[in-house]
Amino acid sequence: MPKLDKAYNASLVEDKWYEHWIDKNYFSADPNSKKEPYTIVIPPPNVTGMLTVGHVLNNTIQDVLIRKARMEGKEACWIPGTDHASIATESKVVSMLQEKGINKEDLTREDFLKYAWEWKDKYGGIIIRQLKKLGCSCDWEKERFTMDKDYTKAVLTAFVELYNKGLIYKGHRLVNWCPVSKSAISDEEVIHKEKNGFLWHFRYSIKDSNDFLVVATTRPETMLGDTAVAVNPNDSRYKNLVGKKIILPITGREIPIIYDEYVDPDFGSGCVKITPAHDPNDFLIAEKHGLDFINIMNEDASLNKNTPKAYNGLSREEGRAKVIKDLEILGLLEKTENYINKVGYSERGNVPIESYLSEQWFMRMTELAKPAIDAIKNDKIKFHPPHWTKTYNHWMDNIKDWCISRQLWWGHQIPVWYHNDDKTNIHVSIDGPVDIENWTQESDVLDTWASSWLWPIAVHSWPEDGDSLRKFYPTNTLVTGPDIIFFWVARMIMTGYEFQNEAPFKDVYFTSLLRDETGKKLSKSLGNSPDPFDLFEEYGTDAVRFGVMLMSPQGLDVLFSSDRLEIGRNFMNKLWNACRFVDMNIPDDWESQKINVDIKKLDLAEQWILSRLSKTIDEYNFQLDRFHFNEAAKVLYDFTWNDFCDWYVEIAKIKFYSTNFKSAEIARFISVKCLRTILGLLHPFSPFITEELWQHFKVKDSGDLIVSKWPEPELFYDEIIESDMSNLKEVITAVRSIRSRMNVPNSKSSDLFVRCNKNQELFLTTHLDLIKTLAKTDNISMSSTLKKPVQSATAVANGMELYIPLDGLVDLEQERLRMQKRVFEIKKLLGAIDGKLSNQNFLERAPEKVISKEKINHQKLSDEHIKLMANLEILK
RNA sequence: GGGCGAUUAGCUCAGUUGGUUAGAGCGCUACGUUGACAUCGUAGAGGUCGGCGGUUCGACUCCGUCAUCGCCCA
Repeated sequence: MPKLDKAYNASLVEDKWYEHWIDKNYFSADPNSKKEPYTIVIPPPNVTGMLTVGHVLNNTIQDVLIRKARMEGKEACWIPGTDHASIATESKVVSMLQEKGINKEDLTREDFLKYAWEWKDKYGGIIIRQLKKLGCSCDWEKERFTMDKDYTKAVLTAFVELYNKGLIYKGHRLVNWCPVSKSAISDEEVIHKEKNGFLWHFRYSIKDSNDFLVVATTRPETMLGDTAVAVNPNDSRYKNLVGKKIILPITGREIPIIYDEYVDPDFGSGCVKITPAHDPNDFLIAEKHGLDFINIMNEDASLNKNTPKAYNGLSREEGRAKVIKDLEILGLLEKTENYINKVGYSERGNVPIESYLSEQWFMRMTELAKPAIDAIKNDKIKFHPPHWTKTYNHWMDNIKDWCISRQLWWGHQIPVWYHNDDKTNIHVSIDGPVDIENWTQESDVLDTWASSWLWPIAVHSWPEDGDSLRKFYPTNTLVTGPDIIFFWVARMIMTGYEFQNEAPFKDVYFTSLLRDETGKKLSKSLGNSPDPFDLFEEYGTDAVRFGVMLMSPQGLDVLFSSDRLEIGRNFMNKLWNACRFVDMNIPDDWESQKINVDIKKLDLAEQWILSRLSKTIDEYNFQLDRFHFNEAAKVLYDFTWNDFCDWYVEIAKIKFYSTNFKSAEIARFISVKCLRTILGLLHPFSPFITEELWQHFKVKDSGDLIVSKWPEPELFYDEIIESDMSNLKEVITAVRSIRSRMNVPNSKSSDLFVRCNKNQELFLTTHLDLIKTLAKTDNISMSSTLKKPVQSATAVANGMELYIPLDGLVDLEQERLRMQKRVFEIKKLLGAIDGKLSNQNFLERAPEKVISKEKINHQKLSDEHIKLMANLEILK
């Protein structure tokens, strides 16, 4: 094996390994395997989607879980796929056609779908290729699309079953209407935005009277569809209007004045215009009072024939302007106020929605929601972080019927047929009636979420009861954004129980929302999302994966900045070089199995690094098990950099360069052992670089890292070892600190005098070579009666007084100030401990462990205090 | 209007069930290219953990309240 290059070149190795993994079939999951399954279904991105930094986060997390499970010996199954995303895709295809000068209205359904499929074939799957670039170890043979033949069958089966159970019905209702897509949309697809607008006050004349009422509205154009004016029955101003009528201006229609508690007397004038066909609240009032419903709009929200002729065909904006102008001319515009109102926007059309009366298909949700509510209550499904259960419960407890029909073409056409002779005669089935020529199929398609809500079961060709479904359902973990908790997560739980009688997953991990440095959500439309490919190019894919994971805490938003990816890049560089260094010090034919190592006989540094290694594995697993990926990354980063590189590798150098062959062999053995573990643990986060490095360190003729065994802790903690090592480090750091303070150049060594007891002397003597090398000292003298050399700098470390003679270099005044500062600190700390130890309540109630810890600490600090005072005395 | 979350070093953030001399990265200061790494090393400065009150022997951590910011739902 050739030695490692000086710097890691990500672009050279990434594709190589991905192809290798695919060739070896490592990603494919076998439904007939005896291994315990571990399954994830990908949140299927829009078929025409592009990879965003959000996807990088989301899919890296899934890959981490899957790769870890695979290494743990489970049958790891990650099912990928894409979503047809009905309305989102259709609106893209429509604008694409518009650019070509083609109007959707001029096309037949078949022609339009041909364009849509062409478009899907052309742009679809971009994101799939991008996910491969990211390194995702999905089972690509199981890739699904929500409009695949099998998948469609599942969607239609669900519809038919629910219809037959009476859970789906057709109704003439007020729905959220998107005038751009000319389709109904669900409540969840309406985005409420605050807008600066106006509140117009109009005068409505009372019939047979010279009086008028003043109504206030933010939507003047809807007055053309008013069918009443309402006041609060308790409003004394309007007590005498019972039975009176209003002459509605412009239209001249007569409409009643009605009384209803709903009206807020403090809003505006206390009179409210009622437009039942265009406002959900007014709709309810109208039903209650038996008012007329006048629809004044066409499907594109222009004004229709139910408005006066002069208004026909005007857009709602033009209509509004004309109403205001006409009323002003009539002298009926009382005043105009500035007003901030909340306007519902269509998520996809990005224009204000209309409340619009139409015939739609609805799903009754209350029954479906019940088992899904229980699943969360009984911890059958756990949310991470758990606080999302509150949001979930709130929505579920107030769940409303779901409008599932869309007046679109791209999607699953609703499997309902109307008899040509009698429209009320309907047929509901997957394949349609036998005499299909006498029937016409419902033209609406289903809401896209009414297909993706079946994802965990439909990817296995449900309703077929195959091996795949049995082995890989339910899944283990769902990783998704909290923004689709209602759209998708809740509804998948419902279908899981409805069709499989089982929760679709055990854990749901909600990812962080990524924002830019100013706090805006990263999105393509805002143009503030960097292209992940540029990032891969600049930092390396592994570095991006690691960096993004490190900066994303569980349950909080992330202020993303590509600068922060440098941490990842630097870490990869550090790892690479640590490996390179160890590699350089390993002979070509060296094999770790040939070294006999008795762990009990290792020296302090070696036992220490193994102890730290074991602890790291434990802590790392702990953090991953609780889905704290950022902390897991941190644990590994800290061990690798601070323990292994900064200390162990520096110590190993001493051994590599010594003439003691045996000790060099052990150092090689320990270094390789650490590196193998680090590479294994890091592999799920950064698969490419670790696989590349693994080839240099793996046991000869053993397999690839991706399928190697997950590192296990060896229960090798040793408190005494850890504390001894920390004492040794403290001495070394104290000497370094003195040297740095006194500006001793690194190339120059110093002498060291230590006043210490016999045990400490023995301890230091054992580790003399370490201290000499790591602290740059030559002659070390130790004794309990040692006198401080004149012109020397002082430090107290672990009860030992360290002196470094520095002729003419020591600024006595500065040294004194430094020591006094420390004395002051110690006094403060001792004061706090004295306070506790003299508190009877503390002594009685605090656990013994805490008390003894305080006492030991007190002892240590007092000792340091005494020594500092003595040394200060000498300086005087 | 209802709900959820956040507030810790100049910046961006960690901080398991209440007990640490409160941590990291970046930035900053000083020194340093000794053959893994300047995408680096060594040493250092920097915080009364948003305010007030409470529970407790003990609060960054638990409770209440207020303030500011963000999100969701009506």
